[in-house]
Amino acid sequence: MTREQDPGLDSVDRHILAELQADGRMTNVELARRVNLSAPPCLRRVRRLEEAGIIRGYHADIDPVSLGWEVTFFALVGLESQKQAVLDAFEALAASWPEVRECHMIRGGGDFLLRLVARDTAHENELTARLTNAPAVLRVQTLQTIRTAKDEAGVPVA
Amino acid sequence: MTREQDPGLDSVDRHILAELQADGRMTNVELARRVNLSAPPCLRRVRRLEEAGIIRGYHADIDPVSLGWEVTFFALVGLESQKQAVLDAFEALAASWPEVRECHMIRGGGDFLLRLVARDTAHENELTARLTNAPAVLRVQTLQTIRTAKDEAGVPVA
DNA sequence: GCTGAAAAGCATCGCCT
DNA sequence: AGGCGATGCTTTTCAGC
Repeated sequence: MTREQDPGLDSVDRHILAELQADGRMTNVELARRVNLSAPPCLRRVRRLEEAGIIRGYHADIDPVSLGWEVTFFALVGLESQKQAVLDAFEALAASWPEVRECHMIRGGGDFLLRLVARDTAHENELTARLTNAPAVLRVQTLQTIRTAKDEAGVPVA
Repeated sequence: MTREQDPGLDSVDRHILAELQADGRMTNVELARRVNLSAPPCLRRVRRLEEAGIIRGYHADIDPVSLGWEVTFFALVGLESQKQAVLDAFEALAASWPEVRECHMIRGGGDFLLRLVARDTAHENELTARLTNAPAVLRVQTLQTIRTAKDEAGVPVA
């Protein structure tokens, strides 16, 4: 299902998206008030945005530390081959680990950028070692986050 | 406000967190049904999790391409100094750009990992050039995402 | 800390503009 | 397309266990 730049996104739709990106649990009545609409057309627009796949879902944003995930880090992983089967196998492996939260293939061939969480430094080391020893992995560079200056969910709705 | 591993997080709380992480717009009665509680105590638990800062918010997950953000990329930026003032200035600059969605300081000194969105490749090049020419920037390595195998909001709630 | 009832507020539908 | 009014749920509070 390809969508591309829907032209049918007017300024009210963008306003709705901005509000729901900022507070996804807002009631429809409150949302309608903010975008200067009455509740029924507002709800119809939200449903349309959901059905079009523009709104992909709603998620609570949970503090990792509260759940015992003290360390967040990135890993830049280089594979020894760019064969599709090798790339697919690495992706499948990475996706199967709950500690891997994101797995992005990087342009240039055979590299992946992962975002991971770990319970502590020992766990982080263990995960790094597991990555290093995974099939077809040539090198692993860990990028440990020590401070996050900005972490905005989503995209600018300008 | 430090919280660390709240011991006061029982299995029902974790179940609530997992459900709201998966669907942040679920009604409270549906949530209560899923965690085998009646609505009022379920709502009290949610409020407590919000007030404790364990639930930091709720966000609609919006498809970037639908809003015209065709390119998502990361940038690994190296600065020529590790002085606090230089780091702070770079962070403030990065945080002020709407296209910069995340800005993480990396352990090891003077490096930042950014996540950015761009309207197209030309815009990406322009952003990269702006980074390269920013004060104190020594080098910029762009990591362009060509495929995302996994992109889970948040953390494992195991 | 839970349950159950009750009041207020919300989502959602059909119809009208 | 947006608004209005009606209906059935949901949310939220408050007693009582």
